[in-house]
Amino acid sequence: MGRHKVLNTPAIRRMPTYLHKLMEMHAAGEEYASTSKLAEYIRLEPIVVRKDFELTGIKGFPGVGYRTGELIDAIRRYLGWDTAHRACLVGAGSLGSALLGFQEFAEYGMQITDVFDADPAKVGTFLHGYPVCSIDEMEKRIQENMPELAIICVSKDSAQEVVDRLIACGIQAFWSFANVCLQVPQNVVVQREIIAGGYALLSMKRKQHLPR
Amino acid sequence: MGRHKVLNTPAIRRMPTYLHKLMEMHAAGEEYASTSKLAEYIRLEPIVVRKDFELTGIKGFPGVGYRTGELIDAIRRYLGWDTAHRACLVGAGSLGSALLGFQEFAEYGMQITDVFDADPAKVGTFLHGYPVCSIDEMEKRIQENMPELAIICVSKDSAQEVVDRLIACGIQAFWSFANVCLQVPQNVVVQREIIAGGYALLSMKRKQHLPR
DNA sequence: AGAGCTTTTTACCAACAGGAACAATGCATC
DNA sequence: GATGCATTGTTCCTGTTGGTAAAAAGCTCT
Repeated sequence: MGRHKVLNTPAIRRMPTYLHKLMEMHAAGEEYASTSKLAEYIRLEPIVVRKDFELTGIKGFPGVGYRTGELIDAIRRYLGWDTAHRACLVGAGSLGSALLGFQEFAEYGMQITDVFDADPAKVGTFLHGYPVCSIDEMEKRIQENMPELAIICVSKDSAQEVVDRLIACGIQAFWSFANVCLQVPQNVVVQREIIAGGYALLSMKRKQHLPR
Repeated sequence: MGRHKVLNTPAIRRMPTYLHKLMEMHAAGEEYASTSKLAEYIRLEPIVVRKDFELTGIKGFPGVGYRTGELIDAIRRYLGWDTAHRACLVGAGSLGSALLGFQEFAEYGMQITDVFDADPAKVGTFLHGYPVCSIDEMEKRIQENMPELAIICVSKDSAQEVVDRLIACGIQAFWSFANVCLQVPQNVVVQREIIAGGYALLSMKRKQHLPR
């Protein structure tokens, strides 16, 4: 894998799903959650869910399940989502707009400090309540607000340049939706989302399971 | 895993990345591609890339690499992207708009037949050239155009209902961006995208690699 | 109180993905 | 033509992940 290998990657990817469902259950007043029920909902083996929960260090109650509230806290702590993280978003296109519209991010402890775009027509407008700033002010505003990470929603052609500028500002973590592999120094962490990857999987699922 | 287990999942997820880069190289006139160069760009081990390519059944040339054109065809064939696939998209919000804007999908053999939305204000407008239809016409238009799959970009609250209706129309494959686990019968394939999963991974990468 | 059911816990196992080592191949250069 | 370099192909190994089985724990209902 890349330079930043992470253990239990599949489990970590599943965590937000657990978290979301658990928060729904918690809000509905359900005090306990069992891995069997959760597994049935998410459609995987109960043991997998149990092992995932074990990673967070929480203990369950045999015959009953896990305390919903405690479990939520444990997952959040495990992911580091129990403290707020400041992020800026670059590229106020439809994808950027979609991300800003996710209410879940607030639940996950993410706090948007700035939204930047290069298009003068967009600068000054608001997106889901966030003011869009010119990318020319990027360096200045980042020094003021000091976000810990940047969400990259610009086109693949400008992504590398934008990232270089952000690295120069001291940003060391990137969540990129651009269709390029960003070249960054050792100390910088990148998570690249490959939208088409999911479609590739769907195509293969269809190929393997429909014609039987 | 779910009911539709697929072998070589990680490799399949990487395929679109190879494909995209290779098409760039091909367009630039590069006739051969070596796994070492590709691996360096994508930042993984060359052997992984070679093994991935092996899955597609292609043969390379020692000392030179793989023929770019052949490799592109092989990957496309492997994913089933060498033939066109019709898809409809439900939910013309910012996320739906972002997806419709991906030119890559055309490259990947996806062809959008219809775009549906429940909001009367959106019906009749155009999104990246696609006319937005009322969700009331969904059943009728799907019977006419017979898409093979549906892309779900509606809110998590209406996703299940929309999917139920689509299944009744005969759709057997879903690519869902809604934050719920869809409950579907055995013969229906679902690929669920979990946006927050990537952020969870980024959080853990930061946790593990920054404070060393 | 006791039987039965559900669930966690623990230990163990199987399968897969990632990676190392080495042989084989073919181009380029001298 | 021979040597060196870059790359693929092959074999084997290791660590991770997913999954099984059995034991322990606790609730519920009779």
